[in-house]
Amino acid sequence: MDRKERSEDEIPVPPWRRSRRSAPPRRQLSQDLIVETGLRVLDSEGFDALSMRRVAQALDTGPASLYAHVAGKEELLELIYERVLGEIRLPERDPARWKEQLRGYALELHGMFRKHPDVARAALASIPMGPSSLRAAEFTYGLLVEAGMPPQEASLAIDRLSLYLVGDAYEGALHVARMRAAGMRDQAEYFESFVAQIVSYYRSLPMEQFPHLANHVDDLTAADGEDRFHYGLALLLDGIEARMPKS
Amino acid sequence: MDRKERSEDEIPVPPWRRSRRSAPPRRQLSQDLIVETGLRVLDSEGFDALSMRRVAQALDTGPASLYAHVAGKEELLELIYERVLGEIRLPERDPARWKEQLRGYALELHGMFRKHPDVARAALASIPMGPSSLRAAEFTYGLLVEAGMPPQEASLAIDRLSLYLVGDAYEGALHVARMRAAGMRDQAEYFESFVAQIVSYYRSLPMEQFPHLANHVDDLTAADGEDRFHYGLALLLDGIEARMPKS
DNA sequence: TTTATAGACGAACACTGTTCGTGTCAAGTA
DNA sequence: TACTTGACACGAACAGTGTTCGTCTATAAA
Repeated sequence: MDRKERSEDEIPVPPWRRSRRSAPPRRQLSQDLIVETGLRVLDSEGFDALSMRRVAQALDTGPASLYAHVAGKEELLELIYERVLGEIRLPERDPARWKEQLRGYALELHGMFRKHPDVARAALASIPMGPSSLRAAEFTYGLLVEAGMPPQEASLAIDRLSLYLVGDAYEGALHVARMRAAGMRDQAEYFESFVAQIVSYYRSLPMEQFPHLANHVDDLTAADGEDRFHYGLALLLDGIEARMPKS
Repeated sequence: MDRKERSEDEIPVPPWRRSRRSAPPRRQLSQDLIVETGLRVLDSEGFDALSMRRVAQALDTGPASLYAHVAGKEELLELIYERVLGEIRLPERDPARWKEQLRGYALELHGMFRKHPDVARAALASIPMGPSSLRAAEFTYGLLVEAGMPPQEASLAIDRLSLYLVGDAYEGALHVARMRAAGMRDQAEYFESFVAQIVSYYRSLPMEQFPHLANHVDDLTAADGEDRFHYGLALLLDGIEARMPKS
């Protein structure tokens, strides 16, 4: 079951033994291997390219083989999300610095989504409750409760913050997908052409019908995704702070 | 290429002309009809059931026939979103009451998403820029600008609010989809069973590892989707208000 | 050595979005 | 009235999808 892959210092099997005939007698699949492969496909080819067949192909087998280790595509996506969620680092909880730590958590998650953009599409398509999700929930929720926020309100606040983080990442992933579909490789190049497109479109709008949009085209396209993310994050954190008792 | 759509003041064909006899000598497809049918399918059978074939079937034709009026599925989804966005009512702008009016807009959109839950999945899957989207953007953006917010910041605020509204609706739509997949019809019944599932799971968690989650199970599941929506909305609006100059 | 079983896998099913080529009808022109 | 033209409905097909079934085999247990 847990036969190791051939490590480099192992003596290779002589090619004349069991060569030709039954070359790969049995592949050894595992859930971890499948999840890892799925994540690799997701990162390199995007969400739309992630299919059971594609994963199986990368493992040099057929799609049916995966179903012994994974219930289906939905579970695979959840497992991939759990997998990357496990990567994020959480500090020791310090309720006195709840705002700073909550922002730190948000930035950590945001950074993860920048490394694995299409995971956001997997994340929003499911309701994950694996160990990594629980770990994150315990951290964030506990932070607010220990800082003195009423438990019910802390639940609401964390729920909203989580929705924002995933939602923002999802939006980013959509742009990555569009970039990929347009055959571009460089993110900056894509962003530039996208903005240019919007600018020219907004400029062509009838001034009397859309005065504000037409007049402030440059203001509307000034901020990039990162700016937008930080603004929304600050909005939420400040709102939470304003509701924190006896701050 | 730039054939105009039928304007409303055009005289309709009298119903007694070409009546009875050759009832459908030729199916009378049109983009509007396709979009309307797509919306009906979306509402009655859900996002996952919406396929070009399904829409074509509802129109008693084959899938290929749709492509003369619609570029593809993606465009169809955008058109459906635009269609329902056109339904929402916007009041006369009154910058002095910007917060109230912005909340009103949010509630209007929220109500629309409750009527057409799966449209949220179509909305988040695209970057809509049709006339209805522009109308909404002009209203909300103009509201903040006229209320005195710097244009660039108003752009950020509206962008974040929009993301929140669609994101929340998307989450709701996922639950509707799960309900449908479970064969349930009643939303309350589904919500109840879903909460019960979470509660029993959280109760089974190791207390020493997840003390907060395990201890506050009831607090975590107290609020329903509507509560959560309003809390997040208040969070954002308050945050925006705090940034409004000389408020 | 025999048996039992976990799991790899080929083939197939019922779908999907989309394209091509054909056919046919309605309007415009001579 | 006869002819041309062009829009468009549509059958068939292609390449892909997630998933299931049944078989077959290689390893572990007896």
